[in-house]
Amino acid sequence: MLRISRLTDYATVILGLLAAEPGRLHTATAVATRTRIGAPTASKLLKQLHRAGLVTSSRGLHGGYQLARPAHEISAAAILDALEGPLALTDCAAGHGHCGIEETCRVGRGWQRLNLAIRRALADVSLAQLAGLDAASAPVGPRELKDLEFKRP
Amino acid sequence: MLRISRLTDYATVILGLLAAEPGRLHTATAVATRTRIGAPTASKLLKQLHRAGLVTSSRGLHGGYQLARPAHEISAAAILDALEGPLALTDCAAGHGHCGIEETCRVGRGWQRLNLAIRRALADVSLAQLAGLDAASAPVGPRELKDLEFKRP
DNA sequence: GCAATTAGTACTAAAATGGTCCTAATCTAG
DNA sequence: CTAGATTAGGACCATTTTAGTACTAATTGC
Repeated sequence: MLRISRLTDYATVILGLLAAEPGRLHTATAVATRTRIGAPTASKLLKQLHRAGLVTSSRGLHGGYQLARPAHEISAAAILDALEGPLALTDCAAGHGHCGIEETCRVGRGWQRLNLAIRRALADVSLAQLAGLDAASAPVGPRELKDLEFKRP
Repeated sequence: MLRISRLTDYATVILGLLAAEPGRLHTATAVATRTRIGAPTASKLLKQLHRAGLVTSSRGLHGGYQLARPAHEISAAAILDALEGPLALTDCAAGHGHCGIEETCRVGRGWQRLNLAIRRALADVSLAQLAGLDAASAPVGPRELKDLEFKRP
């Protein structure tokens, strides 16, 4: 149910690495080897993150990438937006509006509320929390963990 | 960002229709014409919903489909699970466990927390609310609506 | 028995995804 | 000022996923 793309996942891994060692420049190849992501792919992702303003870059010899802001000022929503664009849960919510019948749109309204709830959840989590760097992110307790066990059909 | 599949969307439309007229049998073709979904597709979706236990069916002449439970006892999470399976936000969360490096898994933990938050949101919304049939579902206010306007890049 | 209806499965076309490669631009060190 | 390292951008291809269709079997009521 409801997956993010693998590239987005990779991107958070990369950002997590940058967040763990802030203030330093990391070359694309260094990031690739340390994360075990393919070099061209890592490079492509870093470019995308740069275009989205989440990392800054320096070209030339001894160049590299770096977080543009502190890790606790980057939200999961910002990462998702950077990689996958501001797409909505449903086609309908993206604003075309030629659904079939009234029922469709009733449901559409409902999806939009859910969409909003999910957006809030994503906006409330920072990269620092995602990467486990923030002291304020309490470790996940057993109560929560039990819900996380998904069994494949 | 973060889309559900179109078929899942269709399925909610279909369920919304069934929820609007409970206690009656609806044939697959009737559902298809009223929702303007292709007949084979609607039929396929109804079969899936039946297999998942969300609707009951009667075969033969004058047969059809019907909600298995009242609309307020069917959660959005149940619908998602029925159509897309209990897949997680990330591959990593599905339990294979051979991610690249430690950072990966740190991030993985973070995604799982988000996953849980999203699951809660989905479990808290019923089909009745999705379809706008429940009196308890307050209309979406202007404050919330403004966040819903996504512009395409 | 016949007609309407669901059940199951297999197949095909189209689209998104993930990944690679190539070329240009830019910077630093010597 | 030149050479090497490095990012920037875009084109391209292979694979997988998604969506839709078609066909056949099973079931029920009249």
